[in-house]
Amino acid sequence: MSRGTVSRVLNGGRYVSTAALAAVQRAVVETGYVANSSARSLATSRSGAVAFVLTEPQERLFEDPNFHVLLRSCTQALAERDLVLMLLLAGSAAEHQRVLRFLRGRHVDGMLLVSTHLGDPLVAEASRSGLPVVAAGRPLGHEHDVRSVAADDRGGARAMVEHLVARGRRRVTTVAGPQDTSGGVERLAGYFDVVGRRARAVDVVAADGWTHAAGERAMARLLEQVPDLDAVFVASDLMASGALAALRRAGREVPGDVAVGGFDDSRVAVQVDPPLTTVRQPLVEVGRRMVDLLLAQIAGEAEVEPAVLPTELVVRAST
Amino acid sequence: MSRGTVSRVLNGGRYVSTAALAAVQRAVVETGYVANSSARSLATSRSGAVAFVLTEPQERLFEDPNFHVLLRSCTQALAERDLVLMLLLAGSAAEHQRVLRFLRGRHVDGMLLVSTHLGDPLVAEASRSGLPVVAAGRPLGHEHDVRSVAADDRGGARAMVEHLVARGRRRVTTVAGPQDTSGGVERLAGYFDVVGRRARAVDVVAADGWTHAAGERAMARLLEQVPDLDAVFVASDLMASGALAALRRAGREVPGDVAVGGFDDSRVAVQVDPPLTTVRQPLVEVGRRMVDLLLAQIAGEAEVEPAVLPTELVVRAST
DNA sequence: CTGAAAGCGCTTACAG
DNA sequence: CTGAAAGCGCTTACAG
Repeated sequence: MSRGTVSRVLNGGRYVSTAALAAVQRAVVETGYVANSSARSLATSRSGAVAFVLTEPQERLFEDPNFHVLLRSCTQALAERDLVLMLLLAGSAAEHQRVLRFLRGRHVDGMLLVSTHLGDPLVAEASRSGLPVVAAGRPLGHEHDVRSVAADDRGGARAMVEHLVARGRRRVTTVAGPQDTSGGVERLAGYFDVVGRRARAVDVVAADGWTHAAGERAMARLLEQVPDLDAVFVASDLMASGALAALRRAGREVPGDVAVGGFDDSRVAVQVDPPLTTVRQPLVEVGRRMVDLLLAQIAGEAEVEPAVLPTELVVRAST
Repeated sequence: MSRGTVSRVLNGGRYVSTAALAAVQRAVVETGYVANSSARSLATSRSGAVAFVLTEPQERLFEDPNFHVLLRSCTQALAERDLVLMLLLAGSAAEHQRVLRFLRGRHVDGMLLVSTHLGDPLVAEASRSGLPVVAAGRPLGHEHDVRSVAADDRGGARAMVEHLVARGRRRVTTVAGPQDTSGGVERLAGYFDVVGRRARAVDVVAADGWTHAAGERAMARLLEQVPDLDAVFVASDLMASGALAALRRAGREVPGDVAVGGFDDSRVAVQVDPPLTTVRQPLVEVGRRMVDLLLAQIAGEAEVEPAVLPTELVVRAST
């Protein structure tokens, strides 16, 4: 039996007689044969791998549970299609170069871009490279070059701020996320959607990172600027856990003195005291959709609209 | 100029004249040439990739910061050697099969095994496969087949329990980790090293997972069994955060009524209230060493002793 | 349906 | 030092 026939069986069994098919399948099971992946890649010019590129300084990967949910969700969605995920870190300039060389070496069939920042050169280069790319969250400045999947950040933020107002809070402030990310920008826009003309500059502090520590710092500053605040919408649960620490240190009761709303519904939301009212972001679904869009693009399907997935308000004890 | 010469330049520049070397290097820069990785892999029978295999049900990857530190550390150490990390999940039986097929397809040059459990069939199969393997933590039941890197769990636990005793605590109990993992077993052994003959069965509760929730449940049980306990060593920071929640619910002050010691010195240790006294585990170093050992094994170096890295007691407000 | 053959893009002894 | 050639292990038109 020829190599060709075996190969045809392994690749779907088209144009193979039932007898040959059965014989090959038996032999495969008996010998435990598995095709060499490099040879297959070379012949098909498909690597069977997808890059998961994290363009973020160290700090955040260590801290933010959101990344891990996304990472797992993408890994799993890819595995279901017999694809594998390669984890690439692109925090520093050197790592950056490595990533680019990697893409040029056709090491992967596509690229999942996570946590892009305004002005991030990797986004432009990825889009220029012609390699299929899908970003998590709209890549600021490249909204039209790069396909993306995101939660409805703005709508979610709006729901949260409306909730705080409905609870009878008078001075609703916000700890915004870094404004060089679409999540940071959109969630702040949602805040303004509700607060509207009443908004005062001092009611808003943008954190200098998505971390617990940055949330704590921003909250401390907000308390200085607006000592009589009675509510704060914090743009992520992790930052909100920092805000809770700052409030506790300032002797403010939550939710008695200050209502605190988060965003993400990540596991930290239920690990802090009191558990956070937050906005659920369907991150597992985001990961799956990213993989769907990427595969469609790899398969040659043209234009795909950016996907925006709905969020949901989750009320707990902090508001 | 022949393909062979170019290839020689790209692979170290041995046996190439200075002129040819310079010419090729210039051309490479100008054209942005990068060797096709599949072709190279096929020729060298090296994939340039290493599998990071997580044999753990979903829950834990989502929760435990330790994994992410290890994941990042390994990714980075590999990248420095121009290797890439493939993330494989092997929680379910189906994923399991996929991983094995993957290894047989020579998709990777080696395997980093994380979070192995007693009786985990993947460990045996990995060891049998002949592929270079390094495990994080001693793989129970395969201590001699599989190379490993671990922190000094037992010594660290001992230091913590000694610390609790030195603080004048009379009834030092422990929430142990699951006893099908080496970390769980070793840390409990360290507890017994100190408590020795005074140990009572009711003073020990093994959690049914390394999670916040499992820690909370175990602590609640411990409080029922030993209402007058005044100290508890919890085998991980994440579980300790759950224990703090249980203690708070039971109206016990920490450290006033009960001293709480954790293990890991992960970021949750400083995010909880009060910040945890804990045992620092050099996880970044563990990741680096795993990669070192794996590369040595890939390079054909024989027997390597299991590495055990020192831990350090970190005293904070919880004891 | 099946086999022989070309080709995927590299690396690496082998002569020279 | 350098080029020609074989070979890595697959897939896939192409005849038959």
